[in-house]
Amino acid sequence: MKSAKEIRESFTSFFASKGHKIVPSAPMVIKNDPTLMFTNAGMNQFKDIILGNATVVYPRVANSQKCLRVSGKHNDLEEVGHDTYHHTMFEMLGNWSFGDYFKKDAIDWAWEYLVEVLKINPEILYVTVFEGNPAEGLERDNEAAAYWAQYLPQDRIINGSQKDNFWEMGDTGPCGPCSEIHVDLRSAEEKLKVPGVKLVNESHPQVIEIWNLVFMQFNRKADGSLELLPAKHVDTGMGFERLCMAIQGKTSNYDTDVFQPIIKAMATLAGVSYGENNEQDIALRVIADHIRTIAFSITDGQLPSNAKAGYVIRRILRRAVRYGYTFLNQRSSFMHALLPALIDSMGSAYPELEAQKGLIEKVIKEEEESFLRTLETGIRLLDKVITEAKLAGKTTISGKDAFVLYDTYGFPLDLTELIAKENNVMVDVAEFEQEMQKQRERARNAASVETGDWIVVRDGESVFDGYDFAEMDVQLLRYRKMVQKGKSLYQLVFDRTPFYGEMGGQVGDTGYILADTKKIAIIDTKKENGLTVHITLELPETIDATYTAVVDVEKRKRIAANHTATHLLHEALREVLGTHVEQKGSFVSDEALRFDFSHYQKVSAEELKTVELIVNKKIRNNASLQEYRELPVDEANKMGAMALFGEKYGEKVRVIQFGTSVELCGGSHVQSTGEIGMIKLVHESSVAAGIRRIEAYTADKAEAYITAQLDVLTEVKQLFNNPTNVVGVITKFQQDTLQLKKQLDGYVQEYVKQTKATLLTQVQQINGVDIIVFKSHDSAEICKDIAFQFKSQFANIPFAFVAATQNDDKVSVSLLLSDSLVKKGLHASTIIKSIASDIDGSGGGQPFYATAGGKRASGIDTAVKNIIESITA
RNA sequence: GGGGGUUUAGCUCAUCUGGCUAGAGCGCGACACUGGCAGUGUCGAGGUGACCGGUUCGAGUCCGGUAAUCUCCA
Repeated sequence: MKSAKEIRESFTSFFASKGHKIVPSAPMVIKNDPTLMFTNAGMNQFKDIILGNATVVYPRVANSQKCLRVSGKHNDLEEVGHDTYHHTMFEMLGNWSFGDYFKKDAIDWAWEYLVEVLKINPEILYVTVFEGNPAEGLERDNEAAAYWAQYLPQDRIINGSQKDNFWEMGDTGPCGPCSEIHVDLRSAEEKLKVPGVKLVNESHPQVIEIWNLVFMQFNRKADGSLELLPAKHVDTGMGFERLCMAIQGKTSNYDTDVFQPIIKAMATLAGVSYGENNEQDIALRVIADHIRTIAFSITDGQLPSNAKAGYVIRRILRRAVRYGYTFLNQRSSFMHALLPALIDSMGSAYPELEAQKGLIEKVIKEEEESFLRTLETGIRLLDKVITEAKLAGKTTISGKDAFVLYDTYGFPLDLTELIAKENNVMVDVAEFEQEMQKQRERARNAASVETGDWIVVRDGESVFDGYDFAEMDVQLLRYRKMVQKGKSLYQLVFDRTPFYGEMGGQVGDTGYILADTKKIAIIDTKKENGLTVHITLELPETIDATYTAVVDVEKRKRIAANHTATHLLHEALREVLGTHVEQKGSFVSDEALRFDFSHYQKVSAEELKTVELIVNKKIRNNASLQEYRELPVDEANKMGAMALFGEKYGEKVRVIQFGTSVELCGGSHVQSTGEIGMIKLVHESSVAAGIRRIEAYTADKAEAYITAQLDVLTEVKQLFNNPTNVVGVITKFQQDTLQLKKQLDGYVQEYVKQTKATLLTQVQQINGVDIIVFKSHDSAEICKDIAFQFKSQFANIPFAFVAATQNDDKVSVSLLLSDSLVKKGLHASTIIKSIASDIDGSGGGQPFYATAGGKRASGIDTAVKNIIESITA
């Protein structure tokens, strides 16, 4: 029996023998395409070629591509584990022709590979072809059908609908008929009962599509019409896990050697056996699937986080933990322990797993533990909700409560339901769904961006020339209008441009274009599917004129200084901390630079100083830029260039060298390191488990930063009369202050004691109530202090304390009544409110103690008199 | 990008609609009890209530802003 590894290799070597260039899998996480977060099909990395934005390097290409379908159009996440064939991450085997061979070779080779190489019995294969659509003027794909007829009888060539057999990249763009190969894996007995031809495309788990051959021959225009493409392409994709299932004679993808080692490891860990209990099996499948996704995402540089792609990864990890928690009774972290099993089964095809093992384990463990804490908090809150519901005599907890738990505390609905059930209460799921819907609408409304059609002014390719020029004459190729939150923006594409589009962590250039005599500001530049898109607030008046495009050179220089400094920093970090330091992300703007890298602990102050010292030394060495454009990848590797994650397949790369620092990089750099002036590291922090972040300034920003810091120090020193040892002086000040505070506190207490003694000699007895009146300029705090001491002293006798204090033009009157008086029905707050007008103020408080504040000091005596009357009346 | 939550003692968290001088448990210190340990008891230290501003007689509590962090949606 062929192993998964052998099957993968047989595919690539077969297509290599047919003249295909075998390329590596692109990363699963996509950085420069706003429409897509993850690679969801093998063709993603060739999108630029298919859209005509890039030139064809190899007309025939094949590979095995890691794909993820967890968001957007293809979202299989909730299915995964419940059946035997859905996955979040899967491998797609594919071969491509870019304007080279078309239907005949694609069909012949697909057949040859399946039947001759893999020895699949041709009797169990079925194919589908596009049936045509007269409304679109499309005929049945008789061409493909004729080629299939060489191998298959007519009754196993099935017509398919436009939905199943006409592939479109999006609303507009390349499209065409496709032809799928299906395989019937059922037993002979089953086949007798129902013929396979009836089950094709009917979601039968054993009669499945394994290979889709797409023939791109049309271009869908914005008005919905189709035109023939000048260069036709072939794009094929075969699900690797399904193929393994077919070849290895299994009935489930999870029974192949792709997943079994992981399932076995998890089963052992949980003390269960796969295949004995349906719920446990689902959990085991979920975990086996998700650990692959998470581990590969991390190697591709995507860590779990609370936004965007990172958030998707976090959610997947949590889904796995949840299943383990509920069905396999896992109460502590377990996912990280499966990594060795994963490496066993996939490490040889994907060596990056082994290379980054430590990091992956650490990140996963940390995430798991944090989620288990979330669960604990959720359980506590839910207990409260359930108890309250029961006390109120309800048998259902509201969907709103369940939603708050989910939305605010991240506590999953299914766990809420489970725990509720254990407590004999129900959850109003319909209401939960309503709340969820509201949330979705809020987000959708906020994110709504209206994008107009591209309006093509002239044909041509867009060329980036910004490495050599900051200014040049350009012509408009196409433009479109966008409306975002009521603001209109325009996106312009030129035939050539000096503007750098945001990419690889470097922000886009700004500047302007000169149209006739009018300057139009370019407020940002972005990269979209390989095109440099310029963003403006208005359109030039004459669309077909020639403009002068001018980049803001000062800003560009600052960006370049920061970018080059980032390279030097990367190298210095590796020198100081070790070669496990690898870039995990970077952000370079004209303001500052930010560099994320793998490292297992906080970088000490000492290490940071050393790193800064080394970088500054490199800057002063003034190494000049050596730039190699269009360097073949293997030569770049020979130079020791540090390849970063996110590198897309491309035969020619750009290498940037400054002295010993060599990196693959498409960004802007200084001519020699001296231009950077200096670097100042200003912040070191953690972004995730095992990842540290350093923020730094260069050039004039660094100077300004240091100057500002020194200014503060100077100011501080002046405040202390320029001592030689400021720190010592301040420390002493702090100690003194603390001591003085205590001392003052003592004096206040002493004052309170004496004042109390004096006041006790002034007790007036009116109508059986002991009353003390205290007029002073003391603080409200002291009055309160005295009042509360009297309170405990005279709790059981009729007693009242009236304090009036005056500070500047503010007056405050407070009244304390003993418990005994309160019991009689007197209310301090009512009394104080009634006299507040005497001092032009207002007030309130509790029954036994209340205060009023005002501005008329002359009213104090009246106020006191009125209070006494109210008490003694 | 948009919503919601959180931020109070070293740690985990209370303090209902503004008003008992901001509390509890754990931890910490001292002392006492027990033959020792484990332990128990008593007393105590420890707080700019994230930060800035506002409303109010009075703000941890209300309002505005900032920051950090968690979480959901896209």
